[in-house]
Amino acid sequence: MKRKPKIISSDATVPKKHHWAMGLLVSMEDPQYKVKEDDKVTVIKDKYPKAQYHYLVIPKADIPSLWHIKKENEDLLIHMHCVAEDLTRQHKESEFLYVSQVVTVILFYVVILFYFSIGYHAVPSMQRLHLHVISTDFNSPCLKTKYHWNSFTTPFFLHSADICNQLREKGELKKLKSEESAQHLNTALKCHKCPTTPKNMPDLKRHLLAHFTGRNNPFDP
DNA sequence: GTTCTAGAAC
DNA sequence: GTTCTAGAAC
Repeated sequence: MKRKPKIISSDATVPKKHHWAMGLLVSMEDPQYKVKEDDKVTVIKDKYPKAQYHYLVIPKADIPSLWHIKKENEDLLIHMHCVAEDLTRQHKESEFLYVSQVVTVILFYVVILFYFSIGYHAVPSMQRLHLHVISTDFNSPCLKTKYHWNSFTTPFFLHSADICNQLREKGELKKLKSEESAQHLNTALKCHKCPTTPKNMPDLKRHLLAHFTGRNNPFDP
């Protein structure tokens, strides 16, 4: 049987080497963005951080996205989660040196629960699996669109702990329907900390800044 | 993923 | 008139 001729370069579905979707692979090699690495993962700063702290934990293995993850990658996802938790610990532990170890551990989980989100986008734009580690101040000039906001604060954001549990319990990850993901991104704006529903992005950003500047102790909502 | 900008919304 | 959103980008 005769083969169909290969489409060579003009096929837009195959990202070229310097296509924007390949940006993470470039950043992984750039000392300006690289934070740390081990034998399995590289941690970089997000080039356009959507909060005060925004890192990406990226496997060195060529895994295109979360939807290519199989049961045998479970250890990798758990490792990525541990690396992510370590990053959040680094930010706060200096402030906790004065308290006992037990209290430090408790505060660490408070920090993770209230001040950092660790997870994956349901529909990633960039090539190569990447785990977002982002502080929930969302105080950044790069946070501009409703899409940005909803990608971190709706079920479009798949929490790493949930993903790890799902893989352990079911042996596979269930992909969100694309209409469902689109719906989450188009949801009306809502504050992640209180019932406020800002009317537009500038309104949301003013509201977030009020939370951010009014936050004088770690238990203030 | 971002940038740019037309035109909608105010 | 100005602010804001949303769609094209070869």
